[in-house]
Amino acid sequence: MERARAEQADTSSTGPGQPGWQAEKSALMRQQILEAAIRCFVKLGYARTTTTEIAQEAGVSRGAMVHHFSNKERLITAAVAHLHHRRVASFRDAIANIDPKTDRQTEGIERYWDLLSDPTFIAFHELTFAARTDPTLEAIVGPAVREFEAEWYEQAKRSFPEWADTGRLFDLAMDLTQFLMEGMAIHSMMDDDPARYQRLRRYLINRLKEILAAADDPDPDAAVGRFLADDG
Amino acid sequence: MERARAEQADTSSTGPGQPGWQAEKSALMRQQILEAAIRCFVKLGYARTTTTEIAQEAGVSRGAMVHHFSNKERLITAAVAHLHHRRVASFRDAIANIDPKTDRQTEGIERYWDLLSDPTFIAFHELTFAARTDPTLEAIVGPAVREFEAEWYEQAKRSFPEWADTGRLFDLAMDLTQFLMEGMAIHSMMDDDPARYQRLRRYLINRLKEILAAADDPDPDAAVGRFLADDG
DNA sequence: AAAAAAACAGTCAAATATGCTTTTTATTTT
DNA sequence: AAAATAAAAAGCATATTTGACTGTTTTTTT
Repeated sequence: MERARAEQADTSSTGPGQPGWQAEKSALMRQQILEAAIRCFVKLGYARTTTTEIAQEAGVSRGAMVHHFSNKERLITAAVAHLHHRRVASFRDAIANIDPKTDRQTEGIERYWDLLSDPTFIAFHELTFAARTDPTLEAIVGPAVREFEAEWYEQAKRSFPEWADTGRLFDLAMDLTQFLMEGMAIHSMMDDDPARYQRLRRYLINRLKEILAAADDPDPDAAVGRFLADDG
Repeated sequence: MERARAEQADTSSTGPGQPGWQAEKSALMRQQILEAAIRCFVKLGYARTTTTEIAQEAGVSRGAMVHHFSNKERLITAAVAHLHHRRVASFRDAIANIDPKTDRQTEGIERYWDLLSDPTFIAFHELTFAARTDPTLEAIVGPAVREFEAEWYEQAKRSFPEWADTGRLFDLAMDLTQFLMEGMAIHSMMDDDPARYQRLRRYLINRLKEILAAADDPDPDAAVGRFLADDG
């Protein structure tokens, strides 16, 4: 009767014969399968990721996998949730652990650039893009995308307190960073020219510092206006 | 064998009976099929675009289509070529016909933004992205991508002669524009907030003018250095 | 130790997508 | 007008993918 007791699988010192051992093994297998699914997204793209392929990649039989995830949609849903958590965690980790002795703006940009070329992020981008023409997938991925974006914004605010009360200047800086970095990341997947992207990251960092400096302006609205001037 | 009976009822200048009419009709049908394929890329994505779907979208029978494109690869190849030509043409058209009386930088950015949300460009981006994990498609799409990028660069140089001899400043401006605009375009597909993107385009235009102004600097290398400064 | 439950593996059938072949219809040439 | 050629439609064969079914082993409970 007992449904999988995954929540009490914390005792890693358990071995065969111990109660709860099976549940732990089961949770481990779920993990293995989900990570295999993510590898498949990166390697084959979402559309060509079949359940058979995932099972093979995970090194388990198809039937075994079906036991854990009764159909494809549930597997994909679980994989998206898993991926989302990993993405949020690695982002927090990277940004929160910036060495205070270094130039923190530069470090922030460089660490985020590293993340953008990480399989975790590539897989997520693959899913986001596939969701454009797949309403079912959109319903699964959409919320995670929005959640990450909010997290991104909050984490940046927390880790860069010097930006705290810059209002519209902060939004401008965030949007500039996000869109430019994403545009670069996507392009860099198909074009191997690291110097080109490094140069542009330097440029971005200088722009961010420029925007931050403007926050000390007596009239912040005027400062925003200067960046967005409408005349020649 | 049924004998064909000539029907003499219709003798308009482009109608049946004229030599070469069939060839013309054939070319027209090829066009129809290719455009249907492009619509399918936008609507369904590359992966879920089947030959059956294209035939249906074009309003022709599958057999008829097979007559024109004997297999899927040839159809895709032809569609990519068709799309590439249309993309180059509409880009040239948009940039070359900028009203000299307006602020030309602003016009250039706004026209390019319009193009990025055009189905032609969405379809091409769809193919480019799908090519990441599909070597066969990459072999077809890759050359077109590179050709367009070169065309983009050349056309910008031709239409904005004021940028002519700015060297590395020009490259910086082009990269900034390309990556930021693409990042924005991709994001805007899933997030409906026009004001956000307009604001950032304004910011971009001001940055471009700033870079252009730096070209008048007596020492251009110093000007580049100012934008890419490595220190705080 | 025996029974019950869970985990796992292998196989199969339905659905779908693709490429090929055959048949029918229309157009051009002789 | 008849023969030759081109175009269009329809149907068939093959391969892939998915979801479901059946049987076997392992683990847990009584």
